[in-house]
Amino acid sequence: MSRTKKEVTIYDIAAQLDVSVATVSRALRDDPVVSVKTKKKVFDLAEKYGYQTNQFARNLRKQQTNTIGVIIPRLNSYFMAAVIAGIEQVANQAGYNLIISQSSESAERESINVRTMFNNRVDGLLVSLSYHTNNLDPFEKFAKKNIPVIFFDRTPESSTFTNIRINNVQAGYEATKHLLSKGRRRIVHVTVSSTESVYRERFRGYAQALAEYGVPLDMNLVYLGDLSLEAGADAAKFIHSLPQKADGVFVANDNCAAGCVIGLKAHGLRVPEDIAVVGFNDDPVSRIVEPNLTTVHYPGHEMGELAARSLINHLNGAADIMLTQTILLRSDLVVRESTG
Amino acid sequence: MSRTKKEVTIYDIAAQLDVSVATVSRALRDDPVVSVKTKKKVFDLAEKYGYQTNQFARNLRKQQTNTIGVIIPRLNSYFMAAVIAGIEQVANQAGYNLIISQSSESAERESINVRTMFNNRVDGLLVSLSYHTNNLDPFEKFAKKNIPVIFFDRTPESSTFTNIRINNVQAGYEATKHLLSKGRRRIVHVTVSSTESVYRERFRGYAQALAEYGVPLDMNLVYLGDLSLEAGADAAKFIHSLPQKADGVFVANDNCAAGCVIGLKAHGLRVPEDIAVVGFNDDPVSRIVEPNLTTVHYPGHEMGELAARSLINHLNGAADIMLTQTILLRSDLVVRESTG
DNA sequence: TTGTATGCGTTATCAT
DNA sequence: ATGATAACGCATACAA
Repeated sequence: MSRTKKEVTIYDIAAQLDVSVATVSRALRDDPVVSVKTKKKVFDLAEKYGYQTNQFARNLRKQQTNTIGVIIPRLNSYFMAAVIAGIEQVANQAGYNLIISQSSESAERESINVRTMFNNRVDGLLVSLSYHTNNLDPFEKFAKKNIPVIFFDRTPESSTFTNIRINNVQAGYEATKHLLSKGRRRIVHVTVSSTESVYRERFRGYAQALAEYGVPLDMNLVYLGDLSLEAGADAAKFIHSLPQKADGVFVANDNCAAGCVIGLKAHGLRVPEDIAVVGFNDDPVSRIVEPNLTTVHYPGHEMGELAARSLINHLNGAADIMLTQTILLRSDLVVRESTG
Repeated sequence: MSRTKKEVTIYDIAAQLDVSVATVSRALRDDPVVSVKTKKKVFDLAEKYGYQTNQFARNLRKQQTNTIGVIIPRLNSYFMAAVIAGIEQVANQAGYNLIISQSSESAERESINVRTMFNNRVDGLLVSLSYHTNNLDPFEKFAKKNIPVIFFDRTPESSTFTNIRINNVQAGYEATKHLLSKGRRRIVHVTVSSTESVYRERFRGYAQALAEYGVPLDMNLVYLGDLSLEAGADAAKFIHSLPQKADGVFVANDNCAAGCVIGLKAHGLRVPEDIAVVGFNDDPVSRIVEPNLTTVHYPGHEMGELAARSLINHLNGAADIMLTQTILLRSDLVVRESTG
């Protein structure tokens, strides 16, 4: 339990070398003001002693924590895991630590998490919003103290914070247009009732594509759930019960789309012959469900890397992220069997 | 970029209340030695000022970091995400931070990660080993300094560290026995060539069950891959090419099992009529692939909670985890359509 | 180029 | 029950 063994400090090195701790401190950080000779001596001895800088002393002194806070809705999708992996990679490499917490899609828990992060004095925050976040007040404390906040993927509709995301309107538009191009005209949209912009934008894209093809938007064809596997099954039931048969579905995520495909088949509908299905995310399940899902692919790992890199560059003063309003990543429609 | 606004410290409170910082410090930590009256005054003012203890000063002083290191092979399975979520929940609640890093199934990267954790002076380590870890030397530094290390799920074959896992021999035994009880006799086992014990134990269980039914172990029926979706497809090809038809498969994880089922079907084999399949993990894909997979369920979230809780209790001195060699969690066979 | 001295915010020891 | 003060290890303003 005890952490007794004494650590070696710059004092030890200074004493051994008969120089001041200031010199050692400077040498260790490669301060150009220190002579090459002294630096070498210091480095060598530090190496020999296995010296490690004490981050806490340094943080205390510098008034910053070298820690990045990450708040996500849930760590339960392949996509989110990929994003986190990307963040982790960049942060680790840059010597930053990560505090990760989950809002579980609750605006309230999100708000608590934000406060915790604040109290932990994170240097910056990376956030993907919950379904139900309807105001950004909790983040204002960060803004007031000039602590950078970057939203990724699930970004707010409008704010002064930096966003990293894809063009969800366009992605939704392309997904729907693909169905239309296959001759489908009664297209159901399965999504979530969310205050958060991502799903609203996908819906907008859906509506735009319909409009372009002269298909009137019918809100009776929009099914709201929580986008879970089970919600997909419910959506299938809904579709099956429709008085006028639908011939296409655009589901706002793959998990739910997979549940929907399975449900549709259970109801005796053939995919894609009777009804074509498009998902979103290019989750591995899209290649397991039969038929494989046509879906929108976008780069989770890269998004994570980019978010972390942007934040860290900003913290290092290498770039001012606050000047950047939005970074858009590209997304692609991947066509598979579920749309024939 | 600047973090200018001055934080309120115990000095501010002390000055305002005309008591010493020592008293404030004690009061804030609810030290029984401080009078109730003083305590109340301190609490109230701290509340009013929005005082937050500076963790770095505290860490510096107490020589501990309040940080737990987590090393996992990959954040790419539902199971692992669940474990992490469990760890995060407990750690966050106990005021511990998490540093998470991934070994990507490489013993070398794992070793580097261990060193990084050590240099970051984590208070304790939670580890799930890579496929290829064949010695525990990197962890010896921790042992030497009495920094607790707990292995979970992918635990070492034998060591003095604490392990949290399921009985993989038994789980493998039950999975295989289930196939045998369905009358299957030529049972393929798909697993990974790993130095790490989990998969070897599952194999042992497989062998045990066969022995119990008087079925000779045939190493030609053991297929080695990396347990990915693609490896599942390869395994299916292997099974299809078998001179003597197999009638059962036990795959060491669900992802791979799903790939295998799809591959088998592509080769014209009916599941479960021609060949029954059992997976492992109860991953969501097990309920998406058709037919749904019979699989071994075990509690990832609980495992994460338990690992974190054990570590933190140990750190708090509430329990000495080092006395505990192994904690076994229960696992259950979930029977679904893939075994008829 | 190097050294001196001080502060960062807590906790712990020793007095009172 | 409370106070004074010395660490904890590092970074920096200022001096030399």
